[in-house]
Amino acid sequence: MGRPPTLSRERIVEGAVALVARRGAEQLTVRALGEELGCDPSALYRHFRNVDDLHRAVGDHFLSDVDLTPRPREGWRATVRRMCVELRAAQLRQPRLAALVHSAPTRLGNELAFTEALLAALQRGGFRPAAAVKAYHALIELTVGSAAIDAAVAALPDAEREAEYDRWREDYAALDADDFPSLRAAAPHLYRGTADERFADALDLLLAGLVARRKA
Amino acid sequence: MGRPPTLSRERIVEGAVALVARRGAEQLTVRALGEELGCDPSALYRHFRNVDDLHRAVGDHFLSDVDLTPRPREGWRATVRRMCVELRAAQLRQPRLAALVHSAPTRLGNELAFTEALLAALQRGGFRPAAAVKAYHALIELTVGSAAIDAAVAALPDAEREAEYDRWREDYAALDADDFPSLRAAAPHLYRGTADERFADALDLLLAGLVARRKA
DNA sequence: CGAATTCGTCAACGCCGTTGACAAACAGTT
DNA sequence: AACTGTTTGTCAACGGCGTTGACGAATTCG
Repeated sequence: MGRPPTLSRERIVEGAVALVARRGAEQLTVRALGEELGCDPSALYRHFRNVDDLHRAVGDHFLSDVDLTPRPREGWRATVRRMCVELRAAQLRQPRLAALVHSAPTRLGNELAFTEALLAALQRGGFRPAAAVKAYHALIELTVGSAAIDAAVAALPDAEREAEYDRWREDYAALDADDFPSLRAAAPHLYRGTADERFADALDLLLAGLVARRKA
Repeated sequence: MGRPPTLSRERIVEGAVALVARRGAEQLTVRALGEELGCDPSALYRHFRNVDDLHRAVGDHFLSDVDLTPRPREGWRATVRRMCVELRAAQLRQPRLAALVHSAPTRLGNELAFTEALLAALQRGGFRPAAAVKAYHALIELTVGSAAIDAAVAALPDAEREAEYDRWREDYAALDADDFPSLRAAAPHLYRGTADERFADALDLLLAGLVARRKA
């Protein structure tokens, strides 16, 4: 009984997604969301404890983009790699939101499904539960951490981002060669290519380590 | 000429460090810092463009804790490992600050010194500049990312943090065994031990991958 | 001595998350 | 049909935040 609800958690999350898509994640405020939904901002507090609670729900919603269904001829390693790449992409899709989500597992639907799928792939790869969990933690720290780091620059338009990288390289290249010999030598290679490529490199290194360890 | 300054970037950063040490990083606001320094909050804007600029400076200051001097009998791998562990520890020392710093390299004094030392260690390990940079990016993404993830929980008192981990494990353990078989089996191992240990595990995996790749 | 410049102070703006009192809209009971 | 209780959105307000522009005090230069 009671007054019939015009809002719901689902409707609110949908509105938040639309808002993020249109105006960017940093514009996802209680007031803006109220306007988006055509209701008073304080109405949201009937459905969420606070903004953190809301952010977790929105973050979890974006996770639904990750494809968890195992592919036919895909080995465990390829599955793990693909899942991590997609997880990172999903997080980067709403950059500043990721920063709020990554601090603690949401333990909501999509995240649970992801975790289950990743652990299953690892166990398929021959890791026993304890080792699989270690691998899981390592993969998540790298993936989510990488997304957190790249979030800010990923939000920039392509041209601006490249300009930003150029600026960093210039700063490094302008250093005194006596004080910073290694850095000067490395300067032209720093921040080359896309952040996606850098992450993929790091992920492959970690996977190589996993395989090496598993055999030992 | 002009009115003699009572403030300076250094003095402000010192005040910020004291404030973070005493009241926690989330209390580092322009107003609180003004009170700490006994001046009007708006005075800070004579020395920093905005809070982001201030946060970067404070973040860089904390980096001075990292010991960069190479130890006598230390192999490159041990050096890299130790530097990454110390970098993460330094970032975790002021948790919420890390979240603001990690998005872009500050390219300030301490960070430059760190980068130089890490690249030097890698080159000592036989990595040529391009490969060393790849390794550097991978290590930084893992280390800084890990710090970003663990920052929120690291800020909690020990007892609360353990309670939080317990709560997560309970949530996972309470899942339906048919829908989440792997997760249920893994539940008792998840978030066991300290975040430091989990990071060290991940770092070792990455280093193992680096060594494996270097030989190939 | 004035002029120019630096820099801290003051008051204000607009934003944020959040709360408590209130009113509208329903269901169940009598 | 009237009363009661509950749910749910509205409204106004609070205290916090970063930031800005006008102002005055303190200094150096011509």
